[in-house]
Amino acid sequence: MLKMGKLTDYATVIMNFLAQNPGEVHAASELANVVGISAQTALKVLKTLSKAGLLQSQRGTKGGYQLTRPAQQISMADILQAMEGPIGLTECGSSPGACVRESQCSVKTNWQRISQAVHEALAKVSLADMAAPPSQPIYFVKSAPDFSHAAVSA
Amino acid sequence: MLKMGKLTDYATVIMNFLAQNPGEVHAASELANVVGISAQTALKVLKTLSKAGLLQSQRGTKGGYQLTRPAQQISMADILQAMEGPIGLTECGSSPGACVRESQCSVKTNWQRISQAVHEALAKVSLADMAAPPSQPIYFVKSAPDFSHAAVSA
DNA sequence: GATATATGGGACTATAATAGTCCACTATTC
DNA sequence: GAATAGTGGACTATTATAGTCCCATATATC
Repeated sequence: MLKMGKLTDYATVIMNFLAQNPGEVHAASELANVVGISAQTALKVLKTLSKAGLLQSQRGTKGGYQLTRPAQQISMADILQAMEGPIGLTECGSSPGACVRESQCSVKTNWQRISQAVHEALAKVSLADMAAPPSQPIYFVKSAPDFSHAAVSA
Repeated sequence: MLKMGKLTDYATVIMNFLAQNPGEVHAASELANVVGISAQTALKVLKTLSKAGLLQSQRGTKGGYQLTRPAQQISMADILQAMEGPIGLTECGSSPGACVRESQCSVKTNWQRISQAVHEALAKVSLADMAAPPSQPIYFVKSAPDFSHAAVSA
């Protein structure tokens, strides 16, 4: 499935919510309600995003979180990377030395390039894009993309 | 890390090997040696690839596996999909109905489109491309891609 | 300045997904 | 018909993830 973790999923929803309420500070418990998870779990996500520099935190009463920069300047790649580390489909793609057969592996370089392509696809989409309804194709504009089959029943 | 499973990794190496020896039938035990895994595990991968229609199997003595079609006609997306099911970064992207909050989720459609973009990035690369040394950028040709930082030390 | 509120950092545990192994069966070649 | 090699399914071990808990620190209000 090539799926990301649940926590990353929560992170995107939280970030999306904060993007829609710019300048406001929201407590972890409130954000937990938005996503529908426990405050503890939300906190875990928020700490990670905060450490990565995507969120600014304020402690004490009336504390909470807000985006460090405008939603236009935060990409999905930023969020994914913050939550799951460097993007790479294979070990050798993101952490050199992890694979014993690295030197004799003919596909390594190509995997790195594919990972790079995936990274760029994610980097192209900003938080602001996510919050807004889709108006234009994200990708492959010149090859007349067909997203019709992506519109699964809600 | 957004990484694929180990078995998928094995699968790509096996497919790559078979692509470099077209028309030949190779036994599971031999392929296991190529990858450096046990015959049992190789068999598991091979069964999956065979079921998905990417490999043709031959039973009995002198049996083994070979590609069902030319390497040019097999994409990385095919292999990934065979091993891990439909490509989708989120649950809602690949299996509608999995998420309770699906109807009220503002980011769903965009995730589906991102997943689609990732899928297309993988679909663009064929087995033949993987086997060959990289000569041209996979992606983003019009924005002068820079893969120099992808060339990590070996 | 005491108290309530809220984040920071880390460790721990439960759960789920994955990887790896095993067994009985079927097909094919010599 | 004996040896070889794939098929299908189930089982187990391992690993990664998700979720929870504890104590420390910061800040606003009374």
